[in-house]
Amino acid sequence: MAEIIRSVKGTRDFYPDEMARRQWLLGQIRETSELFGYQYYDGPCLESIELYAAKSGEELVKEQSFVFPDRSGDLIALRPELTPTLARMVAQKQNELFFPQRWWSFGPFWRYERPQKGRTREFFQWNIDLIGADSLLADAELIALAASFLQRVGLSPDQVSVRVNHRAFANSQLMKLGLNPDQVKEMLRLIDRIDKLPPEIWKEKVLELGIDTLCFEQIQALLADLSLWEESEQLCGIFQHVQHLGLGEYICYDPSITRGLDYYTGTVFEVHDNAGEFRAILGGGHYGNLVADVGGRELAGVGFAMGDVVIDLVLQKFNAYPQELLANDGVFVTIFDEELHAKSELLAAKLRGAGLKTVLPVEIEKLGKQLKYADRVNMRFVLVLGPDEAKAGKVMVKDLVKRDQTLVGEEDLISFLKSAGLPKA
RNA sequence: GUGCCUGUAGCUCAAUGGCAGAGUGCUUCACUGUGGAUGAAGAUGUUGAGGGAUCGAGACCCUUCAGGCACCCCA
Repeated sequence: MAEIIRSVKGTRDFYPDEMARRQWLLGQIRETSELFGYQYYDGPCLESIELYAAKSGEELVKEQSFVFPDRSGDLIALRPELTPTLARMVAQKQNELFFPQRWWSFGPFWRYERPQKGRTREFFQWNIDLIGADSLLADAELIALAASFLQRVGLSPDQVSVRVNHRAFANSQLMKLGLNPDQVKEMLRLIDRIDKLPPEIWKEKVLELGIDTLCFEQIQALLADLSLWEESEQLCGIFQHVQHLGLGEYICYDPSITRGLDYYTGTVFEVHDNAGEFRAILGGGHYGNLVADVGGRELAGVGFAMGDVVIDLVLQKFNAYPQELLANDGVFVTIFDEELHAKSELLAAKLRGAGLKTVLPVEIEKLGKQLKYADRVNMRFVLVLGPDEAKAGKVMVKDLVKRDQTLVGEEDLISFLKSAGLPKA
């Protein structure tokens, strides 16, 4: 046998089981987004490299994007993120759009990275943005929306939380300690990495910025002070609004959240599992100027992105996927023999006509085998139409879940099946 | 891109440098009008791939591919 050609590194195959989970997740995302009045949109998967050169510029495009020349030689990138596309789409229609706009999207993205747990080269991402709003209420809405999603999929505040910080607030705290703007910027990046580096190494890197020991200790004190947020008018406001929206249990202040992306200027937040087992589930924040880099006028907004990979791991870990994903909701019409074959086909057609999920064998096998197959493909009912039933004008309806069977008259069959809850919504 | 760990049946894993195995799953039968259970029988491998040292390699060495973990970066 020839060797099976391997799939591309970092990509995933979605067999029916995985596809069912993906579809369920998309459903939760759609329902959450629409519940808050957000509209579905999408951009192209292919973008000119210049779109990213303007903004993301850094490592994301240079090192981590799939880039290739098209037949005319132009450099094309498989989109590594959606924000630049969003910025372009908004800038193109800036004069005709009214604000704020509430938009959400779900689609594939590609990053040329080393695959590991929670990270693949091809992944799906939920993007959601409130564009053209520059208020605490906007920030609070997105945080509440994230929390609402967590609640909807059945993740509790004990398991996951939205960790919130504020860039400008963190900046001002560091400025107060006498750091210059360059040091502040570098310091925020280091704070972001504090959990990943051993304490000695981390201290070493801080001191390399030209920060003295006294100042280092003051920074440590800031990071240890979990009620520091009370000094921030913005954070106080956001926490209060999210509280009013009924989702306060999910949020907390976390001074180590700073976000790597430069365009965040205000509130920043990430969702993590509380045990710290997985990487960030979702991340986002407030940006002061979305569209300037692609040629538009200044426009603020707030948004976040969630990849499908980590949330899938978390949902599996906490058994949050519903059992009904593998629900038994179909009808299997057995074929007794050649003679009764046509009768079974007529019955199947009738059931399909009534909107019931109906499977008919494509080979006539022993009844035991047909039953076993019906069981394995998660059918709910098996219909047996043998000589006895045919003579009596009835059908034997076998319930694979309840493990019993009932003789039902042909004319009552559809109402019988529907009263048992078929078809599923 | 950097460092470390791991690749044996579809899956989970055994096997002092000396005949490649178990569990599970799969197929068939016991069961010629009834699924999961039980019992019996059966099939399945270039030990990820390529090279090397050795009388002899699944094991040791080199290369490569894939996966995992940490860094980098980020969803």
